[in-house]
Amino acid sequence: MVADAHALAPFVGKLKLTSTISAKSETAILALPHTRRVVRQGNVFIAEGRGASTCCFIVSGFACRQKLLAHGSRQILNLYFRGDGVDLQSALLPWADHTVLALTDLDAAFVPVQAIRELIKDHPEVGEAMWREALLDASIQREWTVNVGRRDGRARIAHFLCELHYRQQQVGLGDSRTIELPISQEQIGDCTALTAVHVNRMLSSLRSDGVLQARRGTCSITDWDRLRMIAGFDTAYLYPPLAA
Amino acid sequence: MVADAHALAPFVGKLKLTSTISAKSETAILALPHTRRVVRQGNVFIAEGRGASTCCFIVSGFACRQKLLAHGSRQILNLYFRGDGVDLQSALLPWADHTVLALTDLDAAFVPVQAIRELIKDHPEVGEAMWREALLDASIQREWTVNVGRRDGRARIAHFLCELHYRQQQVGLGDSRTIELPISQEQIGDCTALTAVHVNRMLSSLRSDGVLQARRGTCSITDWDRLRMIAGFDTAYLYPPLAA
DNA sequence: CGACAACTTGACGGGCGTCAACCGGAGTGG
DNA sequence: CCACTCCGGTTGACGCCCGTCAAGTTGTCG
Repeated sequence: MVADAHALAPFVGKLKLTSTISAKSETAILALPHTRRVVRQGNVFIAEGRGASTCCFIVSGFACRQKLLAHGSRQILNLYFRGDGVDLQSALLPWADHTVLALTDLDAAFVPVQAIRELIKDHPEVGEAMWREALLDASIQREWTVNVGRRDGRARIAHFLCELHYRQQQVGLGDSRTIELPISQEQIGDCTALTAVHVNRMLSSLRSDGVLQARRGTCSITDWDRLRMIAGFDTAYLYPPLAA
Repeated sequence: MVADAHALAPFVGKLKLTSTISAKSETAILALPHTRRVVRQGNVFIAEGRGASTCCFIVSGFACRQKLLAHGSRQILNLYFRGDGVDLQSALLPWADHTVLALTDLDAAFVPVQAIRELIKDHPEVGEAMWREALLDASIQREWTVNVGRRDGRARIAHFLCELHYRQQQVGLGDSRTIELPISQEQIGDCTALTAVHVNRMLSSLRSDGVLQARRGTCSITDWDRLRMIAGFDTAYLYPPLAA
């Protein structure tokens, strides 16, 4: 993994995908006070029901939002990686409705909420970009609702992989036919509301159809058109930059 | 239905539930240029893939966001009613990732996107309140993902009803034991990712357990504690006002 | 009173969950 | 270098929740 010169640079890069960021705004973001540290795999760094005094910006590694139910089952709500600002919402809401935890070791920058609020106040352009980012996050959440609600197991996993590939391409992870997937089949199941066993069956099915190959930590797509068709994948909800 | 003196008053009321709105800001919101009109049941007023030049604020009636899949099935993503500002996101995103349609006849105010953008610019406090509103919407979306992903049919419908009741209470719809539910069982199914037949069975089950009664257009809850327990309902994700 | 939509109920089947056994690679300790 | 352990992946058997199909009932509106 490349050691980034600046821990907030990937985040700025992400914002620029959907918003215009002036040089002045960029400087202001990079000037945010922050501490950069490693979060160990399995660590919860935002806990459901509690407020947060810092926001987190991921440089490398994987994190997820999740909710646990009384019965013991869990639903993963989204995955986050390089460039993602996790829980900017902490700046505006009094507590978190969900948990955020590290799925792998994480290299991340933590910024005090107060500094974010001041940044937004002094640079409305940045506030708008962050707001837009939150709307994109919500759009992804809607698609996940559709995914678990209305697609069968096979299509569900295919769609999950398509989205992941697209989002990783945007921030320079994986390559044109590879997805970084450093999570277990059980965790894929918690993303797609399936059991680990059924995830395994569906992955086998996709594999034997020659659509993909899965190794530890990565997934190679061998037939993109097929996968997209199985998934019914359309990038519109990810708001691809018009000037691409 | 009460004829509101001002079409945007319910929206201001909704904002005040989670944000502090100064008298000056309130005046500015109410001064927004708008046209008030009735949208007929079944009308699509925001179409997937297209941009919108106006935002919609509901005074009375029910609307929903939805997505259609290639196979023909649909997922309803959220319901909207009195006080809800539908698709403020149109002000920040170039197109809609979903469709919004009227489930009943709607009394609503339409405000030009441009006017919203100017309002936000001149009154950052309002921008923040709207941003917070968007975050709350996203929180609800997460819970819907959990609902269709991890609860069985009975709990799913129970949770759907609990949320609806809570949100309606907040804006003065229904009463302490009544939910306004002017939608068909098929539409409830599209909200909960079930078929109309199964919705019917689960409602029957809840009815025969003495938890609720359902009539055309309304639903009476006869045993709230029971329903909440079946649903595993916790209001935290709806961010109840602290000063209640 | 006829038409139509929505609700209701029953029979049947399939997708996915559950349980359980086995395999395979990575790390650990002797 | 080889046992041992452990976690995750793999595969099969079986069962249930919910989808599907179909028929019948109710309610509303003309």
